Amino acid sequence: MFSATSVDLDQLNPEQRQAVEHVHGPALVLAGAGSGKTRVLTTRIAHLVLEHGVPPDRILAVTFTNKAAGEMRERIGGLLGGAPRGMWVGTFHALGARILRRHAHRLGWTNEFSIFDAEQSLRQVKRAEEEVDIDPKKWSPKAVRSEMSAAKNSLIGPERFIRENEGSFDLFVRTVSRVYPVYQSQLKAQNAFDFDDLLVKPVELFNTHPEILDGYRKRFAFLLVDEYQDTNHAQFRFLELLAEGHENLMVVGDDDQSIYGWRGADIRNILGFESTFEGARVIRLEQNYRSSAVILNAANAVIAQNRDRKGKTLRTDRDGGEKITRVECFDERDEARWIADEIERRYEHGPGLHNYRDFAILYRTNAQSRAMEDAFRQKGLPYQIVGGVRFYERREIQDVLAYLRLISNPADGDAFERCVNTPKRGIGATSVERLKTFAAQRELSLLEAAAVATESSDVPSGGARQLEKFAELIRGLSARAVKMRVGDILEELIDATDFYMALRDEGPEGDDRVENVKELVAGAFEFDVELIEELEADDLDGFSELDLFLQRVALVADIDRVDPDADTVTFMTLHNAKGLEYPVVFIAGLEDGLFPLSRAYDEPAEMEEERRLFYVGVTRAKDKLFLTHARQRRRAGDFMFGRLSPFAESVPEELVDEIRTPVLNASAGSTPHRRRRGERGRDGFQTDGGYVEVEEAPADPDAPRYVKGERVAHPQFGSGSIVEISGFGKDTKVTVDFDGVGRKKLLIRYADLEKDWF
DNA sequence: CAGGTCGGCATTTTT
DNA sequence: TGCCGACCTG
Repeated sequence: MFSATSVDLDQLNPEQRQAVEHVHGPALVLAGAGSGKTRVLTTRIAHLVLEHGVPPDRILAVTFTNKAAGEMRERIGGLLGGAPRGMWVGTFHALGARILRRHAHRLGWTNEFSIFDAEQSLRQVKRAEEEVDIDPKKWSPKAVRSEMSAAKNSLIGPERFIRENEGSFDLFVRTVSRVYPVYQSQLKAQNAFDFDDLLVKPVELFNTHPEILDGYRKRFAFLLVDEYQDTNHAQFRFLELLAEGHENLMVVGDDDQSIYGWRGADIRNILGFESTFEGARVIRLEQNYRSSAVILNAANAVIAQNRDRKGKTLRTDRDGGEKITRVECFDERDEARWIADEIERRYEHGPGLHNYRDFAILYRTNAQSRAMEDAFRQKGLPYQIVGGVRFYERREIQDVLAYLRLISNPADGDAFERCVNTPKRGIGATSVERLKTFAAQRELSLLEAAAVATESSDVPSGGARQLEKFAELIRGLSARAVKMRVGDILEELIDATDFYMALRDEGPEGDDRVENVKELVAGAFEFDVELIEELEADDLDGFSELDLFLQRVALVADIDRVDPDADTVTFMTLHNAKGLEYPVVFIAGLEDGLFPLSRAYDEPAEMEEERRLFYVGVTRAKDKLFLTHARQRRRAGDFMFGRLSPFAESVPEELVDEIRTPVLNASAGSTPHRRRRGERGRDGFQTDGGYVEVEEAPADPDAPRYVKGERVAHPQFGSGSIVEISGFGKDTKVTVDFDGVGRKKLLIRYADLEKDWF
């Protein structure tokens, strides 16, 4: 069956070998950065299959990204000498979707369900608010959504949420109580799940249908989970249910790399694993095979400052290495240009042989990619950006996808509203509004109502005829979609709607948009092929290719789209860099307030998470690390001035060389707040020399610092407590919940706030 | 109904 | 600074 008959364990160190040879019962592998955990996971699976005769289809492995899932499958295939057919590998979301496809009808959905991404779900929250007469301007759908999401991640459904907050005086929570159940039932009416549901609903399914749970328990005799430190409560519960009985659960993670607390990841899952799963074996991988001693020592020193950790120290056999270079820059453009120059220098002259793909630039916020992009484009250096404006979130892509969603799932009202008048076909807002009322009266979906729109006396007759034509178009495609390749469906609908023409009519960017859609079509044709390679016939379970395509599209992450073969420099956020490694790494924007973000100062736990994020960044580097920071940075049209980040300062001095960019060295005295000609600062004035001298240095370090939860008093609104703090420096804003008055968002420098101790 | 303009607003990280 | 949404006009 497999061309390999055994697994070679000679290359493993003793701890790795222990993990690989572990068979039954719970195990926690604490795997430091670069300690070869992917190798351990893949080798263990091959070992289970070859040495213990476990059929691959009895194994379930959870990875953090789809890309990691693909790589894992491939590597196991290599070790076995044949594809591990029937093994389930994927992200929690993808696995959840796969389970739901098979049993959706048990929960009242059908298996053509749509998956609402963040944007769609946000629109839905807005509709839900309107449904219960809540003003979206007063209660931002974003905030409501994030509260609901937090509840879902903790497996708190609408009923429990309402029950737990009954009688609460917090208006916000009461608002969410009203919206949550409506939002949820509107999703169901549209046969849709949001991202969180993909984790929550499988758990619900297991709880309400023990026989289904039992089936999966029996099927999956071995469970493996990567990046366990980033799991939330729903994911924990999912695993716990599946593992019950055999408890053959191996989790691999690193508490020092937990960086998703803000989206519900619960670090207690990993810290408390041993007490949850009694008798769990704990294996620590502390030998690092990635980084130079210099880089590793820096990383160890940085993370040692965190209190809330299990504690470990990474070792390496490599000694020495190039020192870390800390670069002081004038502003973000100087920073970007300097990095581009440095990469060019190293690419051309070494040391060592380099390709562009050996370099990565990491930053805290996506907005920082812009300056980098400008600099690289100017120099003509090849780069790819992970994240930012996502491909699948582009307007034209979303428009086309809305058609596909509607074709696949006719109940999808969000998709209907999106494409009913795209391209423009004379169905305006009034027609759609009236159609909605009509649909509600007859208890029809929007698409069903559209098909008989002329029967309504309220829908304007011109619009009604167009609506019927539109419904006919969708119906025609729907009927044949099951038998068609996704690429062909796309081509047909693009043709039928004159989609490209409509885009070109939009003007100069129209051509780019056409190119993007063409890329989507090409991707669809490729998908047909991949599907056959990756999934076996029995795993398709009779789902249409269209459903699976839409599922894939909804769940691809930016990082899944990076082309590892392209010889380009990679730009990405530190979050996206997790799990990757590069010979040369630049961490940019190391200024206090940007990294760590100023808001982290409110909460020690948040500060520790920022530090872990920095640790993740440092440990991505194999041979050479640069830390860059700018004296001033333009952010949202304003200047901000940052001191050096405390993170950069926490790297032991003897490991660091400090330099300044030529721009700074040239301006001899290098006054910190001098700007060049033409760059007007708002606190500056024009001098004879053509320079702008800054009068006032930025944030006043002695300004009172406000903390979340603190009580304050305002001359007009009276007393209240701070619920949120945003922005920084001059633009620091606070949201205060004033007693009896409600929430107000205020700019601190104007608000005239006083601390109120009573 | 469609297209344009103006003002307000936010701006952390993502499956 | 740039985007989105609301509003106004043709």
